Amino acid sequence: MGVDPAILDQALDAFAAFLRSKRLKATEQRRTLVRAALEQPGHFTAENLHRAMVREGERVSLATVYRGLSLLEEAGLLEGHDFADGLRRYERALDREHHDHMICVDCRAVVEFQNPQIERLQEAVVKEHGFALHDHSLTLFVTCPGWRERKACERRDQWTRRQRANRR
Amino acid sequence: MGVDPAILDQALDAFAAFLRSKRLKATEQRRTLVRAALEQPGHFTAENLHRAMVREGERVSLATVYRGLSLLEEAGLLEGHDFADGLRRYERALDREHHDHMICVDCRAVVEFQNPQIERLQEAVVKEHGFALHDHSLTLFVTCPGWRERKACERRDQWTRRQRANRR
DNA sequence: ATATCTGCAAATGTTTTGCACTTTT
DNA sequence: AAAAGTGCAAAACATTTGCAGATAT
Repeated sequence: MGVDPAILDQALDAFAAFLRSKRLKATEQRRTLVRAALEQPGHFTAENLHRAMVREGERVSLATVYRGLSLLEEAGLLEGHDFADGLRRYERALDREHHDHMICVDCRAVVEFQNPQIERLQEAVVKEHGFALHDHSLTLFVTCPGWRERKACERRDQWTRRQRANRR
Repeated sequence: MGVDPAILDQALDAFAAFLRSKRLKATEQRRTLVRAALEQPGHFTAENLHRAMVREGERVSLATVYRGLSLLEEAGLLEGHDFADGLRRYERALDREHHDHMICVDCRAVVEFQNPQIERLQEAVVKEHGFALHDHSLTLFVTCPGWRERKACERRDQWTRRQRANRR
């Protein structure tokens, strides 16, 4: 459990600079939030993060986590995604290359991929229309072989259980 | 005002067949919903549609519109999108070719585009990973020239007003 | 007759906010 | 001291649901 200390320092510094530039305050909760967010593996929601922090004994409210996540995203430390299930998800962005996502409609596994050709074509499309590309969101909804061939996928049970407990 | 009558008939028939196949009932509200949905220009939300129907004197509840939209999507008459602003949007799908979207982050204008090369590359990526492509969502967030050059865009006022009145 | 629908109001689940109190600057 | 942040509980928001009466098969 732990992030590369160099990355963490870089992140804390970058965030401190961001806060200074906006005349916002460097509070204990915000520093803690940076650390906790970087420790999250893969994609996480506000509640995931809050739970993880509470589990580790931090005293932060969910409201502060929400407010902090917006800030971390604005500062470029995190990237936010909308996977069309009603929950906003975040992932570390600082030391990671850009990528898009494939997500299995059955087991909800998320796989990252990069495709420079697609990126280039997106630029071309935008330019053709006289616009400027600001950002993009590409998600491929797929079915994984586990589910197709064996009607079984370890991840699915976990997911459907979560779905039932916490559906929208 | 008014859809091509041939398209409307085709849609009503297709929907009737869909309902029959699922042993669901062909109610007046559902038929009305098909007509109203096809009349909507571009992308619309559940509330847009409900308002339009009420304006035209129909007596439908918002709940029924929500239930109906799911059905229309399942039947393939409509396509649903998540443009990451917290509202689900729909558009006519029956007589329209597949396309993706470019949306201006300032004025919220939506422009459709098609790019067969991107589609092909998506297939390739998925195949490489041993998955099967089920569906995809590609949205390019752009800035339009109107806003960039003149800091003005007719559409923007409309949008920001809506934002304030109806924000999430 | 029976299964499904509808409208309504209430519930849901995520995210945001107002406010009184703390903490940074 | 002033400005901004925090936790809490309450609000906001889009969407879903339980139920009782209405409608389609």
